[in-house]
Amino acid sequence: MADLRGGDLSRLRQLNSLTAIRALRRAGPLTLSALAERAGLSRPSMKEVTDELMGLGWVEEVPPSPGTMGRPARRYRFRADSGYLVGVDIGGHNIRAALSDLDGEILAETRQPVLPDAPLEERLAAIERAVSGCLALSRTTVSDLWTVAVGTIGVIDVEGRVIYSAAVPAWRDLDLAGRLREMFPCQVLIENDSRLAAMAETRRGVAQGVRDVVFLHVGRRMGAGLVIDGKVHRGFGAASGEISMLPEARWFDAPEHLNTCACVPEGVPPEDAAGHTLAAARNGDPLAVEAVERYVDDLAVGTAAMVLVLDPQMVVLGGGFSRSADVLLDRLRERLEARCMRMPEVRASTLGDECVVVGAIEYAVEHLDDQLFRPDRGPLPVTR
Amino acid sequence: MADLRGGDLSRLRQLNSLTAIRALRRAGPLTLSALAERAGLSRPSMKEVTDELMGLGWVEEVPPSPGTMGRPARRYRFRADSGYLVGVDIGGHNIRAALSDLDGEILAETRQPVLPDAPLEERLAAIERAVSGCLALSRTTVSDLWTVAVGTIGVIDVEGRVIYSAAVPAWRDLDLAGRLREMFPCQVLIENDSRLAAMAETRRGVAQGVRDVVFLHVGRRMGAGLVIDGKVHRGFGAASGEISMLPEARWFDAPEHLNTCACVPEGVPPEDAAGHTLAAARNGDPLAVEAVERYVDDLAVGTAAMVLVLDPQMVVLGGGFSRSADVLLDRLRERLEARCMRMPEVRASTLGDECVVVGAIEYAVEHLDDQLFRPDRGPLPVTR
DNA sequence: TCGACTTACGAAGGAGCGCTTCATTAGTAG
DNA sequence: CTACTAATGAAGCGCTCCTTCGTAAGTCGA
Repeated sequence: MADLRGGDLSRLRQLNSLTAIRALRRAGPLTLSALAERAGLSRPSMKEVTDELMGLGWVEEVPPSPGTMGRPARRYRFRADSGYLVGVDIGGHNIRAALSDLDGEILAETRQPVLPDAPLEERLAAIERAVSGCLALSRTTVSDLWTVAVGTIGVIDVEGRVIYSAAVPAWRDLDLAGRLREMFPCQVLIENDSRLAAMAETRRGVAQGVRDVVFLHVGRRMGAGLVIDGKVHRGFGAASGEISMLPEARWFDAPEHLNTCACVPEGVPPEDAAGHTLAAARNGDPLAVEAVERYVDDLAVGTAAMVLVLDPQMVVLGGGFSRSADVLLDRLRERLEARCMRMPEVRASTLGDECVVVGAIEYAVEHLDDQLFRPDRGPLPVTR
Repeated sequence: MADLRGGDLSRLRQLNSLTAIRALRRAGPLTLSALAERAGLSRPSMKEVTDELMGLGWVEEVPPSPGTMGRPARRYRFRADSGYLVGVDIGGHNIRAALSDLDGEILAETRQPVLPDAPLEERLAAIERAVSGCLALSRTTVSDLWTVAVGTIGVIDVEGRVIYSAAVPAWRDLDLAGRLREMFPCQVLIENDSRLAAMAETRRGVAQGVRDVVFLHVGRRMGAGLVIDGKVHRGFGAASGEISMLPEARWFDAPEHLNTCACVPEGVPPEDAAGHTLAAARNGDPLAVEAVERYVDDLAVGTAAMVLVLDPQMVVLGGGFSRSADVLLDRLRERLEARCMRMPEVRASTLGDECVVVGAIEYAVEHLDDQLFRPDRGPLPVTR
């Protein structure tokens, strides 16, 4: 439950230091007075706090803002550049990476194409290239990294081992965390990509401020990620959101309706078929429209199951097919309305392809916060 | 997200007071030294804390335990009797009530039978009788009550209004919270009964210490309650767990297999038919066994949906039919195994009919804790 | 250019809280 | 009755935050 430790005076100071850091991270550079007011402390006390934080390297002074009345106030800012975070999206066809500062501000992004059936080592090499690219772009080195957060398809257990991956054969049974830890001498976090995408939408996307979200990954494969009470929900064995495994939920084969539509011309490679069908449906092709209807029919069953179980505030449609949200959204709403007890909002992702990378960065930021703001840690660590 | 308030010296004291109360609630009477050690404070400091708490009426001294070496130590205990909590289970056929002290220790219980189609006022009168009975048994008065927590069938919105209730027609559209607040001059909480049952199992039943639990109410009606990350999950519109609304989940009509079994003799009232079938299956009646198999087949589909969505550590089987858990459990496990990605533990409820009442009490206790231990409250209130 | 005004800074003094230390007290064991 | 044990209570210290007040560094208007 909660901790049973009482507090020392130093604990109080620590609390106030953390409050100051939080306020600075949230509101950018602040004067001492503003900071003190936000934190509910007196100015002299806050001065001591900031002095200490500056000594530790967490905070630094910036030039006062000119043009104000009265004596210019000192301003302080959180040193978000005292460390860097990397988010990686390991997809079937692309490996994306982004590098951010400690506030999650993205400073560089790269993409490495990779074949779905590429052997393991090639895939790992591509990850390294993607991250190196980010480091080069932002003129940082691997030793500046505090955390690398990775989102990947498949089910990953608590220790970072891949348990199941339908899309990427080479991934199976891999000790992904172990391999990445060899590659990067810092904290390595691994999470399912749909869950990270869900997180991204609640922090920077269409679901900002929403506490309970179901994220649907609609694309050539189906997936779901849950945010419950503002936190990513993994499940006891890190296998939450795998509703597509249930035949009755009709998710697993749903994309086939789009892939096998008669409206797709000869010679179109199979991986582009669904896109063709969706485009044709937008233009009113009756065959395509019918295929889309069947697809959404199936999609709605599994989605309704999740909505009925969780009663989320919002359902977010993401993944490759969400580019055709205009074709899908209203139909999905209609089908869900018939099945749900309380209809949630249904929206399309606003982050698109960036979803997972952004989610990985947010995940790393959150992890850092948890480390920082855990009540049971000792004195605040010195940066570097 | 989190609060941005810094702390005062008094805040520290408050923190330590709460820590002391917590420790005393958890571990019963404690000496000053023991208390200080648990809380990580020095003895003199803890002395001041307890002095203050005694002044406020939260804590009292008890006689020292004899037979110890050295000077006898003063002992303190949390005054769990400075207020009382009531939990009510409003079922179709019975209204149960229990009265507990602030630690959730149950001091009195009553039961009032009521007909499922009884008019509204009669039902409300039965609630009042059930609670009055508890008060009389424990020699307390309604003014000693701090909280009344109620569990009821149906979907109840955030304001305590009944939105949907298949089993109790008179319940529909009722402002239950309003009516109960007229009845009891204290805090009134309302929650769905399956959710309270789920909570009860995680606190005092078979799922103690488990953070993610799916509770199945199996009986003449089907229901589910979720505990996620140790907390009851209501959902945005308080409609979580309503998977039985989805035809594909095959829950809604599942009990019919048991009700309409040819093994049930003529003249058995319809509400006892399922019980007969389950008993016959236990004795090996092939018709009954077949009915049970079909029942569990259906039950497993909706259950698998919840398990795949949430990946809980445990599934608890409760409700009326769980008395026949021996007949159901292994079959359910077998069917689930085939459908789930990661198989959760599947157990029978250990609290039986008490489930909801106990859950209501636990809910009231938890609510009290939240009030007490919220970081943003002023000085600790004086009891009475 | 100078004085009035505004806002922030910095030092001083005070109160609250928790810590350590130590002589004292109230029991048990032999 | 004495030795031992463990808790008590009082005294003194250090840390953190508070309030107060004189001083400093800007802008604004004459």
